[in-house]
Amino acid sequence: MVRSDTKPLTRIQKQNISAILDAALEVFSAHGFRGSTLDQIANKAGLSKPNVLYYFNGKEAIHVALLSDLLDTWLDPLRALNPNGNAQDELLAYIRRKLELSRNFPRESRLFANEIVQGAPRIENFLKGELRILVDEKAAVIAQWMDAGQIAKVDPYHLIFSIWALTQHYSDFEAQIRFVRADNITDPHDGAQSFVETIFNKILAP
Amino acid sequence: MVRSDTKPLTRIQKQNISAILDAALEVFSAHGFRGSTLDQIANKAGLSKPNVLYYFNGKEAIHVALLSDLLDTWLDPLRALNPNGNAQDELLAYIRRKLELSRNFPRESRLFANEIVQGAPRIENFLKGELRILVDEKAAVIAQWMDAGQIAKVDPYHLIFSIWALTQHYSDFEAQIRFVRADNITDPHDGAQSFVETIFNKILAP
DNA sequence: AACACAGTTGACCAAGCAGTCAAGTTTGAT
DNA sequence: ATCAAACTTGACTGCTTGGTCAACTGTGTT
Repeated sequence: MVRSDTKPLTRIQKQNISAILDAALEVFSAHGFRGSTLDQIANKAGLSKPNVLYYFNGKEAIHVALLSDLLDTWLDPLRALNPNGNAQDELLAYIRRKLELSRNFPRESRLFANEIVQGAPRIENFLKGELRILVDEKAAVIAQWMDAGQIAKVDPYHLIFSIWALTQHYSDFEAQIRFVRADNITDPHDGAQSFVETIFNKILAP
Repeated sequence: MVRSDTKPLTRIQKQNISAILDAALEVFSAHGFRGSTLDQIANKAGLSKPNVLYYFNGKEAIHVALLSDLLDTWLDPLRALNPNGNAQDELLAYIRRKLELSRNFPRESRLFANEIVQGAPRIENFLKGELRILVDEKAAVIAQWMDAGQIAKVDPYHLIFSIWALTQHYSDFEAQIRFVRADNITDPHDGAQSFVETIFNKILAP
């Protein structure tokens, strides 16, 4: 396997590794870890199976690589919540960032969703560690905003959960929305943006 | 395989079929269809693998049986929405029924979520058929309530989606909530009930 | 041109898995 | 007690799949 810890990657390495990761994201997010095969990934990446294994130590290693990439950026929107900003503006901006992420990276979102629905065995440490620390910190910020009367008082944790639920629903459960609204002309994501902003305006109004 | 279309089931049949379905629900909801094995199911049911296959035509047949049972009851809460009732009361009662379902039947909820996240290949017809008809019907009812000024005007479809998202989040993404709130004393479902009711009161207030 | 190393793959292996079957045991109606 | 049908299972089969390996080809540096 290509060892990334020592020397810079060659042109071919960069190209193939990214082809593999992209193919794997496609496959894993659509079928889950166990539902995906190396052949599917190799096929989609345009490589042979042994060649895929030349770049990654195994199926699990590909999955881990994808998840680490993902988790790293998944926190950004919440991290950007500025304690010194205006409460309502900050929260709505957070919601907008989350919606955009879910709209622009539905495969990543579903990869994550697959993990969580099945009990998050592979990302337990991330959830209990980094994520939890960040959520605690931001929940405290939100609670302060509430105490200061800037926004309505609700449980800050449940508020965060509800933002996650509503924003990710449109990518994670896209199939359901698509089939239920088969004929509808407008992209469900468009409606989502204005709907979600509207209801959070109501929820947060002091 | 036991043929259910002709004669009543024996005591042993009833008992074993229900043991198999319960075990399968446990396994499928935790690992997805492809992630589950007949051995796991047989084991959990306390039967041998061939014996499981004596009662069901195959892995797929068990899964189908579970889903049909599930889909049948999944529509009930929405179906019970009474067009002649008070808008706010009816919608809050619907939300409460959904929350209860998600709290009392988390495995069923996750089984469903697993299907949807992976593109709903096995329940496409249900979504495009029964569910869609029911949703269209109830969305029209909600739109009438809005026109009559009983509740605030928002997109009825997105309103329904948001109810689904928020109520199912607590069972489908339970792992995330559990790990993020590791030390918290209160059952997240308790907080959920009052939180979700509060925010929908705000959303629906005319 | 030559050479070392990067990249590639067909053929293969072992494990896991859904599903079969023939031969057994249990159940319950008479 | 008898017997047919219901129930059960150890041993097996064939296929899928993750992973290996030895041999081959391509690349770029001198």
